[in-house]
Amino acid sequence: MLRVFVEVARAGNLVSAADALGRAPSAVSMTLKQLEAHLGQPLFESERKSHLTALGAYVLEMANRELAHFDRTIAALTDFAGARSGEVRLAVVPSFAATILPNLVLEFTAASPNVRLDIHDMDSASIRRELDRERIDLGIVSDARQSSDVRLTQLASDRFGVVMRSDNPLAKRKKALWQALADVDLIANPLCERIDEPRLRAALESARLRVHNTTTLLAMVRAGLGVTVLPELVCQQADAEIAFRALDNPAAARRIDLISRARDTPSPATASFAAFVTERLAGREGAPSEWFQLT
Amino acid sequence: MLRVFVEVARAGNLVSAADALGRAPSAVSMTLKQLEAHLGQPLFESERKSHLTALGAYVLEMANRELAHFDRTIAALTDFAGARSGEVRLAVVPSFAATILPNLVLEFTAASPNVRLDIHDMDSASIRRELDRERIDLGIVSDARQSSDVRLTQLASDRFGVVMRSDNPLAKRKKALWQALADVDLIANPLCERIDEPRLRAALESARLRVHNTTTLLAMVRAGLGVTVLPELVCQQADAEIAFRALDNPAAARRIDLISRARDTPSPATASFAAFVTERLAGREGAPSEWFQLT
DNA sequence: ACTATACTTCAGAAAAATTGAAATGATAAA
DNA sequence: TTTATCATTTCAATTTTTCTGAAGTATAGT
Repeated sequence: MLRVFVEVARAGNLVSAADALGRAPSAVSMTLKQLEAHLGQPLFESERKSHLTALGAYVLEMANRELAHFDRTIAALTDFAGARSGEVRLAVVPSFAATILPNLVLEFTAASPNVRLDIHDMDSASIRRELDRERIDLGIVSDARQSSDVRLTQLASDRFGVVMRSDNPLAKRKKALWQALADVDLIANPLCERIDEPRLRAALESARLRVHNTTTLLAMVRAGLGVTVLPELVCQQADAEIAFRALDNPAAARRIDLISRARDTPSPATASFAAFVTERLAGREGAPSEWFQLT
Repeated sequence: MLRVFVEVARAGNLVSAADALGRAPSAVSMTLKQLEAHLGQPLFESERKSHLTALGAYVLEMANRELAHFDRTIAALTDFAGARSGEVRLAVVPSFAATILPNLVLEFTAASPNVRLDIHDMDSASIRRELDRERIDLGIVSDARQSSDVRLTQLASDRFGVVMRSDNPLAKRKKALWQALADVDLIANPLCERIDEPRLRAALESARLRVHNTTTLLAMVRAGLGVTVLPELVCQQADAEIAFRALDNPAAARRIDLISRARDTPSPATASFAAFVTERLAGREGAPSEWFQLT
């Protein structure tokens, strides 16, 4: 009703207003009559629909405001629903956050400029906790455990390999890397200790150094204190002085998973980001060295 | 649609929401489904309509705001149309403004507390000018000329009479007041000069004093410098020291008229005030001494 | 697994909006 | 002034939308 009135007031006559509204003049006339009946007063001075009454002027002003407000609300609603706006709270393990995430974010924000991404980086356990507490919407973790509380999608598998200084003889060796671990100074770290391989276990037993922080660990390697075993992604952060040789036969890898709360439906923006990340990364597990070279 | 959704979200289930909305549950279900189809996303977690999705929570918040805004707009519109709000710009001749108007305004504002009255007092010519310039909506003037530009309603007729000090012998005289004017010191004033009566004209010819301002004029009379001829209303402002005796045979009176622009429809508030004033005063022209004693 | 409750679906019914034709009314030209 | 033209309204019929009641399906609690 208000829309019809506003258009008639704008057009100054009923016929062109009806045309603009895509209705027959009689429909517009009746709607207008109805609005006047509701208000109990005429909106126009004469039958020819130029010249508003005082009431008409007032209603026009209010209706314009109201329609603008309404349209803005509906736009906000459909934007949110269409994941064109909203907020995604995301927590990511540092290795992923430093290597693959930036390009993903770049691409996503270009496509969805009104979606806010709130990114934290923390270890997998913290991410899981924050997810449960509903402080984040989405997590990217390594080796998440299946649970009824989380929805889980594998994004990639991240090969373990030997990490050494470039000038280390091992760097040229192609085969029997597992065996070689027995003959080097191995620096232990929490990430590699989850690998269930006897030769690595044995080597770790005799390791004299154990370092938690990745940056420190790589510094140790760079200083020539020994070699270590890490996922490829973690090494990506290092410079050319550091060499990585993937362990094979058997191959060892950790999974990188996207997790969200299974209980509730994610917001459209969250679902959209999750779908984007999954589509970009899933199904490339065998080739990590490919998928982290995102354009 | 939004109203239906908000009610379901509030009620937490579809059946009681349908009850509150006065619809069958199936109608509510379909409307809700329709809204979800528009948004392309579900609004509730499960089929049982408690627990909103992230989208649902967002829509609820926006819809609540929107509906409140809309309802306020409609209320403002109907209030304005029903003359329960709005503004009336009113200009009134001083004598009326000082005597009758206050009680009228008191009563009107009690009944319509949200109508703003913007009252100016000025002489009839200025009122007419301000009305033409659309700076006022309504005027109360004396002896307005009929014109196609103004709508005119006579509110009252204001008898002319002789104004003198209470101790003046004329104050006791009941008859032949016209003749008596020849034997007194008459102070001329613009108001009485419009009366077309030979005896008054003659008396005015020989008047030695002519005073424009009413307050000054009455001060002169109070000081005993003479008597004058004024409309009864003007005298009302004076104290007990001043006596008024209406002139009779022939009676002389000025009209008090309510005027508005004939061209445009007044705002509902203006129409309402005009109707109120007219109803309160019109049809009492013969008895001014009654009608200005409003309760 | 059962039962009660809540919701959905469906087809028909009711209500509302829309249309086109004809009538009315107002403005401008003759 | 009359006439002509154009805009608007009215009316009945039609289309579209919304609503209802019955039957069906799913869910939560027992």
